[in-house]
Amino acid sequence: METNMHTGPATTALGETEQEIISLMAGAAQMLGLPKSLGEIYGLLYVSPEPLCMDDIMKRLHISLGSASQGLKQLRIFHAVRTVTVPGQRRDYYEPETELRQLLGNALREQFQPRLDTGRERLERLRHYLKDSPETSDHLHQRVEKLCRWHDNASQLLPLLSTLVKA
Amino acid sequence: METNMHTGPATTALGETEQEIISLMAGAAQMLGLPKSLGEIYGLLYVSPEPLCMDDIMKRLHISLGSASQGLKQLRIFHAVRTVTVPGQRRDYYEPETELRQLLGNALREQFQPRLDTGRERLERLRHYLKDSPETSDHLHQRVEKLCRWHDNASQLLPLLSTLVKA
DNA sequence: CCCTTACTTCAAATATTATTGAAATGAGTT
DNA sequence: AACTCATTTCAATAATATTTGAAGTAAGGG
Repeated sequence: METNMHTGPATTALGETEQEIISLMAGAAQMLGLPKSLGEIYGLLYVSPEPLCMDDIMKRLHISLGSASQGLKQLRIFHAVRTVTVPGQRRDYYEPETELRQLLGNALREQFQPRLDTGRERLERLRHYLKDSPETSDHLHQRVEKLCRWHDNASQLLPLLSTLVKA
Repeated sequence: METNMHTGPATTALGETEQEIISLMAGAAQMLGLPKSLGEIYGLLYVSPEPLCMDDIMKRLHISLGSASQGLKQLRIFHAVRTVTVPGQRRDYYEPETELRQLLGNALREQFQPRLDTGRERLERLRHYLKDSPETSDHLHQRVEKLCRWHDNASQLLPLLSTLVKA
């Protein structure tokens, strides 16, 4: 029976170019407020010519089992990686989603939409509460109204953004 | 001579509505990867019917002198607050920028543009380096090209976004 | 000039977040 | 069912980021 060892590019050390791309991805992740390691994992998958398993990721990035697992979990939630099954192999292999429009659309949906939704609820409640609160100052009323308009604008922006990137 | 005490709304305790708005702003700040206290300071200025000075901010938000100073510094960098001088008063007073289009435009310019710029430099260097590197795999070449296209798209998106919010 | 007040800076303390590794879980295989 | 290997989870640890308060700087007023 064949051994468990991996052959091919997955075992060769990372070249300068690969490292630079991984570092760029890590930076991009931090720019979006995500953990650096997320970006690194994504970057490694991005430069790899073939899908990698968790073990590859741990070894080549020098991160722990737990980090690799949790990082991949997050990336799956964002749909930034896909799980692929290699015939005759028990492990899961991962490959990156490389379409910017997909990545951006998913990120907006998963990361921003939920927060906007809870924001909406809180604003609604506030508005309702203020309805029969004549003692509240005009100024405050106006600011709440303005906030609601902010929220509406922001809410419209997300789907618009998705559309734009697709065009 | 008049005492240094502040009169009017700046000395009354924060009401429920004010607190809720401040909390919403804190959440929004965190959504954008900014410190919570930044959002709170902005929120306090947002609900205040008149400009506030650092001392007001410290006392009403229960934060230290240093935090107030640094928070305001950041907010000034983002152009999210303006300094106003009150005649006959030595202190600086602050009022919020409440136009979403301004806020968003400034944030994009101050927060994202610089990072995109350094990203561009690194990508250019990478591309140049790969030019006379025939030993680099086709796959890697393609990925670098794709990254450059990502970057171009992202770069075009920022000014587009500013335009959109204004419309 | 010196004093006072307003603000800034920065090193230390605190709080928050990410990472680790070991134990629990799940999923095939014999 | 018991065994093995792959993955997940989670409490402890490590790393980061934020907050504080005291010392330093600046600037107006006497």
